[in-house]
Amino acid sequence: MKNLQHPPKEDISLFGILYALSEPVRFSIVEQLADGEELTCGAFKLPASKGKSTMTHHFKVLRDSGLIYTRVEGREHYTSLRREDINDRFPQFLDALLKAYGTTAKNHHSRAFSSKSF
Amino acid sequence: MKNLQHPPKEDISLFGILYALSEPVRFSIVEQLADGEELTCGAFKLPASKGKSTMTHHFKVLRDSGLIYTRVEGREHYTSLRREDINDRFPQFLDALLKAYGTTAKNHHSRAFSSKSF
DNA sequence: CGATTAGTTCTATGTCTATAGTACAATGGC
DNA sequence: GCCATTGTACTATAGACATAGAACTAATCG
Repeated sequence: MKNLQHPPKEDISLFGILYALSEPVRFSIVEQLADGEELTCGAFKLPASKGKSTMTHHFKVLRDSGLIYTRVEGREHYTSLRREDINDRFPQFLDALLKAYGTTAKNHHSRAFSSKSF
Repeated sequence: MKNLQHPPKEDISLFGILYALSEPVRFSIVEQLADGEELTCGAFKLPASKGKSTMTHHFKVLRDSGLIYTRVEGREHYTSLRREDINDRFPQFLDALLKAYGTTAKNHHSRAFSSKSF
């Protein structure tokens, strides 16, 4: 039984977000969702070295922090960024963060991670 | 022998910063430095419940992440925010973060933490 | 000098976390 | 119906982290 819960907007904590994003793989997931696209887990560019259950864990941390929304359709899970909710609670923060990272680390990890379905 | 090292600006990592700030006590330290003031450890408003060595640990995490600079004068340690270095590497990020938090959590922890020298 | 103050260093401990292996469930294609 | 696909759930484990007690250092004060 899938148990995908999302915290209500009011419960989103800045500390939870900071923690969730302090892990490079998780940050990369959020970054790849930044353009508003919805992606299935397999569509992410992620380190091939990580196992399935590890990635499930990372998605759960992101979900619990309120950063992402997961929608089940068929056997696939579509993940998107809860940008509006985050912006509502912490105006400008997410944009500034993604922009700040973009200016220093552009292309770094998109090359480091190979595309592998898990 | 005091061993207070600061990473050069180029080595400051966004992930390190995010991690360091994901802990409420550490976030509070940075917030109290936001106005540019230099504070001794005892001058911070922090939870009275924390021991001396715990706080030393938190200051070290912040120092290692590149967020704060510690200057020794006499028997006191003056701590300040490395705002310019952070801004250079991650433009707008720190300001957006502090502002984002300020809009939602103003006064929350400044009351929760009592002033206690440690 | 002796005592106090400010803060570090060392060591220990319980808890949390990233990782992964295996089993499981639900869907879709043949 | 059978099998591959797409993940989750459960369980385990090694390492990291927050917390703190105790000893220690360096500086200041009386």
